[in-house]
Amino acid sequence: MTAPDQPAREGRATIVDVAREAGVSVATVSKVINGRYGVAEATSERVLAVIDDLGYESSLIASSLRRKRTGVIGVLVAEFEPYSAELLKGISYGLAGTGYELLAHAGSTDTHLRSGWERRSLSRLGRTLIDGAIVVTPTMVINDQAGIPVVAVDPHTGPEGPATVDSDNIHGARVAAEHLFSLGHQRIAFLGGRPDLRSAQLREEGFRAAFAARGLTPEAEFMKVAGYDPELAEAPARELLSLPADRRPTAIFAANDISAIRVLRVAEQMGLRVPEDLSVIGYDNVPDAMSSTPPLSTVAQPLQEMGTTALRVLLALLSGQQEVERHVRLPTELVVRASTAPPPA
Amino acid sequence: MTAPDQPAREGRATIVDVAREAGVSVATVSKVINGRYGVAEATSERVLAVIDDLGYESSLIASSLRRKRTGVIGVLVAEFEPYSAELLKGISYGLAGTGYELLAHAGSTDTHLRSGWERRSLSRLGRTLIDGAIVVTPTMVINDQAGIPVVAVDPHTGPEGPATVDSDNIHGARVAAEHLFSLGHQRIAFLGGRPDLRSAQLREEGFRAAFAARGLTPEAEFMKVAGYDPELAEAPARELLSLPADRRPTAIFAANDISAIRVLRVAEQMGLRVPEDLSVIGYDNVPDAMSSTPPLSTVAQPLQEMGTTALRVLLALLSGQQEVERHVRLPTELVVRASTAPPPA
DNA sequence: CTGAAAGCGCTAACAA
DNA sequence: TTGTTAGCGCTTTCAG
Repeated sequence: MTAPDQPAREGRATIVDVAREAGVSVATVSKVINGRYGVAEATSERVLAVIDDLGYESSLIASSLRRKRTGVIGVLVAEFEPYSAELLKGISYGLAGTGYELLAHAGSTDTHLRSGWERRSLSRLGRTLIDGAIVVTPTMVINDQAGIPVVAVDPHTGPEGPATVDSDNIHGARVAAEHLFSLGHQRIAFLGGRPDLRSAQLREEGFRAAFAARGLTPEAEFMKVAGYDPELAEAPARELLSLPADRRPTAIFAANDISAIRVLRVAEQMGLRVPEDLSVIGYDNVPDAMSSTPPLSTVAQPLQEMGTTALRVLLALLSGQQEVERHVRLPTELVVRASTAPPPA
Repeated sequence: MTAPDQPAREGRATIVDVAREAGVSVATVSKVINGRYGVAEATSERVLAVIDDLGYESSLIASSLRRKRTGVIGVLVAEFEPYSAELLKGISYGLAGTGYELLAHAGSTDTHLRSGWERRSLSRLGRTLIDGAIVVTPTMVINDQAGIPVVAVDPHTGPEGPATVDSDNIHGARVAAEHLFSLGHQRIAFLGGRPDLRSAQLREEGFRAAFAARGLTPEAEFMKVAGYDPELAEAPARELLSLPADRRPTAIFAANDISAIRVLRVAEQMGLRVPEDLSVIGYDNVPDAMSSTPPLSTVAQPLQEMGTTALRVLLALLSGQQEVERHVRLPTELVVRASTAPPPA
């Protein structure tokens, strides 16, 4: 009773403060908090009163360390860009009523380039902080790093690895290419994604399939890599558009929207009009695609639904359900806006 | 050396495994990991090799518990909806090169209705897991709960509380109302936000100011509350639009976009055309406002910039900087799209 | 230069 | 019904 009027000495009250104040042991306080049996009504009430008085909340960290189950689901991303943000919304909406909390983690951006961020995040949070994880666009195989259930969205791996949720990349890319063909384009360039990601490989495959179906092969000169990254898209876009007009592509298919939007900007800087001089189509249908100038034609992935689905699969895994659909593939859809049109005459 | 070929026994390796494998004490391993002085080059290398071999990553939880500084910044939200997602993007972009990690936390949605989620999150994560926090739209006063620096975005409090970042709500709302006036509207209804949030109060104030500037007062019957929540917007919207045509509002200003978008839907269900029969304007300019039918006129807050700014302020606080601008207000901007037009003749 | 030991805040046996 | 005692995985004095 040294200072009853100074509840939280430095910052926040701990369970020890509560115990001291209530005149019981910390174990008893813990029992009260966690609703364990074997605490007298009167004691419980007194403890609860002190807790309320002190504004005590148990430290997630400390209890996680000791417990096996934490009631927290982790969402592991490299960065919060439009793609993962949409996913996150979907996950968050699906969370209502489950009793779980959400902890979305983006590792230090300084190191996220050296792939392996997902393994690192998983190791650092797994088992102790989170009960299960949704990993967004992992670069590498996730092999039960942390001993917790994992669902990968847009995974690196095939069917062997963890549970996955993705969309039909081959079909989506093929449809995009066919859209350009049907507009009359002949010289179509491809700005590929990250070669280490399965989705990028599949989109290229779909792109090539559209050519193959017409007995064609894409020109090697038109197959570029942009790593899903606007910064990396800049140079190849500039290169493509610097070609003489009669050899320049009349359409560019970028493997994701944010790269496509950068292409739009490069084209504008180079004095090319979209879609009159150049058609551009993206992939993902992130919200930004709608507000670009001009609005971007793209292939829509049901991003929020993919998030909700990933959560559903994870919860099933978590509840030890037997019949879990471990690989869910959602459909894609062509969205035609103003960035695609017939090629210049 | 019981099982050298079975590094991670159950899930993940701990510092003890590394120590055993390297033939040193855990203290030494800890020193190596954290780059402390006083470890022989050879020892260090051996430990590093084992770490690499075992794929060891220190548990964020365990180290947080012991350390004071964790290198993690927390973003506390009630839910990941479009508003907080935009903020998060801005925060994430600003994080590059700072060396901090991001942990965004959404408390269990089951309890987030009983206000106080921010206090709870702050207590549970503060001091132990995160070095500082950005709290999005706190309902209540944040009074140094966790003893860590806090920046509130769209805060409840006035200048007395924690550092804040917001936008000019009065001005923004006033501009929205004036836009409607200038189109010729007379019967303008207001769908207010959460009465406990300062931003909602200020938007109402701005709305009234526009009337006052014209020597008018809004009709009491047209002043509704929708709590920034689409679900709560439904009933009052329906009520307003059920009035006989000559007493029905010709324009509705909803205090945030997602409520306004719901109004759009209600209007459609009731057979009213927007903007021919009814003009609707929102607030925030979340990405969704662009893709509604019709695209929503709104007042834009620079959401991502607000996120980046909040991070900047927090980092300044964290670095113990003296001259920190504790209250930053960013400008708003009217965005006219297709949901507003002159009233029916 | 290295290790033993204490302890961060909390939970979970096990005793009392 | 309650308290005592071990830890969870890690960092940090402080001896050796």
